[in-house]
Amino acid sequence: MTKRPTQEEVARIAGTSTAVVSYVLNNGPRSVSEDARRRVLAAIAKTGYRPNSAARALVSGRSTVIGLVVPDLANPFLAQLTQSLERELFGRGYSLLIGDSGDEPARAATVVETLLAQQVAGLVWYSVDLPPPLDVLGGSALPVVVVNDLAGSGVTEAAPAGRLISVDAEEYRGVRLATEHLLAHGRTRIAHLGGPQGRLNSAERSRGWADAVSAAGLSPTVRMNVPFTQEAGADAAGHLLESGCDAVVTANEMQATGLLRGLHRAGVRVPEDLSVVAYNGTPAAAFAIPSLTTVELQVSALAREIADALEPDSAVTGLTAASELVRRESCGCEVPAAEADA
Amino acid sequence: MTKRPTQEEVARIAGTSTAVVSYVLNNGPRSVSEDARRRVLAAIAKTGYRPNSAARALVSGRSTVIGLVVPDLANPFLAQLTQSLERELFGRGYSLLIGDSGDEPARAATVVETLLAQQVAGLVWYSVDLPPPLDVLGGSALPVVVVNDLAGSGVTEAAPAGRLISVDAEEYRGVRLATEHLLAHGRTRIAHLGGPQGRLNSAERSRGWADAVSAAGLSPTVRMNVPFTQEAGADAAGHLLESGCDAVVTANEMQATGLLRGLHRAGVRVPEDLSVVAYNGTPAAAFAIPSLTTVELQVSALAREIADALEPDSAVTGLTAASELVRRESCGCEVPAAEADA
DNA sequence: CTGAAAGCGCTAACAG
DNA sequence: CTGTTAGCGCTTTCAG
Repeated sequence: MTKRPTQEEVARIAGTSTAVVSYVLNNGPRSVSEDARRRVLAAIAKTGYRPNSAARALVSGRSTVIGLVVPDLANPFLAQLTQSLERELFGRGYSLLIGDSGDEPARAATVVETLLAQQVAGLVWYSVDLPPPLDVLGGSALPVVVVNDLAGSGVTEAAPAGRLISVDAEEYRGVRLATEHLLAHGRTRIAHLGGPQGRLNSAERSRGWADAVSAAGLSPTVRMNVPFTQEAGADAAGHLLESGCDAVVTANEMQATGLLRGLHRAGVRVPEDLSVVAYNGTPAAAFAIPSLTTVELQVSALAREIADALEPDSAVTGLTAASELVRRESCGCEVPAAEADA
Repeated sequence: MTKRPTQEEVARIAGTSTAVVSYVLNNGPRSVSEDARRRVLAAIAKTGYRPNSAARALVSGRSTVIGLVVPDLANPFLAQLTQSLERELFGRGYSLLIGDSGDEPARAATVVETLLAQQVAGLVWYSVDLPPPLDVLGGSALPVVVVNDLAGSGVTEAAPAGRLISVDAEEYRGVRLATEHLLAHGRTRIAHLGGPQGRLNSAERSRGWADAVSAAGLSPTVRMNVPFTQEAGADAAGHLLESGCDAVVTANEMQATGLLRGLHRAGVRVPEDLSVVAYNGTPAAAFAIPSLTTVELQVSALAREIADALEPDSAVTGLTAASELVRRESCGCEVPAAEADA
């Protein structure tokens, strides 16, 4: 039941004042003699002292905690993003507080409020439809990263108190890329399994599909709007097949793996009878049956850039997240056996 | 750039003292007249006041943040657990700080230290091999939930300063259950795809398999120890097939879906030629091809119990997490088409 | 280069 | 029932 050592104890042992301990700890704002620094460090080691971040946050008004709000932590893509961010942030001395908005505006607002009450030093908001509740952010001048900032969301124009970093995930481009790949495979009746109706998120992705199809001189085939779940993907198989399409671009990986399952049950061969490409793939796509061709976001790189942008001295206001097409079996690409599971 | 309102402002507007505001906020420890309470509440609403949790944590020595340490956030099972815990905790006014130990002791220690520095009110530790670094916990008298406490880990006996809540996930029983189900299907050469060698985690699961096989009067077939990844599962297919087994019990779902992929490539039919059951399944198992029979932990219930146990006034010291066998296609159970994707 | 001291916003005695 | 007040541990002026 020993109390944790405080700065004062460290100072006493080091034969100095708490101010000096603080200077050593933070490398400033004043400089410290080599001798004093050594004594302080020794005292810290001896006592096992660790700064109390609550006290630090209170006095400085800034914590070392970053808040992350995602719509669904169980979604592998978002779990991966969360993991990458956690890794990156921990390496820089920050911790990650997570909030699952459940894709509901009301809950999202509560979550943001809760995170703000924790004095987070920054916020990462994965946007599905709504911009982050900037009103809740009030005057807090903290950096907010809006991943997947949506055209027309008006976020960028909102001119909030804090620094706003907009991450363009190029969803339009990503889905378009996927669609064009199917076109390159000679598919002409490309359907689209899109996300929930009315979501800017979904709309953006769907637009990529529609434009690619039009640009190829084809007329859009069927388009469905369903939740971002495996179940919805599986259920969509029937309708998609009736439409007579020869390929499907899905708005996320969960829909695609669900669809693969639905097609399998219907006895449809992929990619022979129908080819499939998913947007926002994860490494798990390599293990789908057949392995799933996806457009994959470069998550680690993005996490690093986000962490950079969150640093207090950063002046970054915008980022573009790179995606790339990962060719596997479901689109019809021949995949050498050796690379199939890579 | 407006500063956030403080308790003092609220008190001023309500025409009372900060103490009364505090009493209203915390429902105690003193009672407040109905009239004063109303005025305080009005002032809070008017100013949009939110308590500063850093200050609260500092003075009370207790925050409303719970720390969670898992070995791999990208693992769907753990992502699901994280999500459930987040949901449960948020509903009670707590936030969740996550730490990904990457299954490395060194990193785990750092993560725990970081979380403790944040003055977490409790810790949830998902144990793979090592017990949580109790030494790091020092004298902090905070509740620590060890999910999947491992027999012989010595955690329970460590008598730490805080309250220790041991969650028995019954891994032995779960894997045994899975194995017995395969036995019930008439399989006699049941192999085991286990987790990394030397992990208590893996050992416990493997023991369940070995005992079930022995109890049936059969001699254990092959057993492999590989990482908890899809890739490892896929790579194991060849060796498993050579062993001539007619069924496989895997130690987690990722290994199983990887294995399914490997078997598919090898042209092996599941469950006809080989049946498969996985431990620690998630809802995603329903969408594997074939759908995967698993032993599934009742995550939501567990999350609720963990949250209960974490409450400061709880006296719980142990929990048992219930698992159940979820029959799907991969084991050989006939699954009515209508329920196949349920 | 260093020490003393003033708070950060809040809780919880302690007096009324 | 309510106001006053003493810190919680730390950062950072402001004097030395």
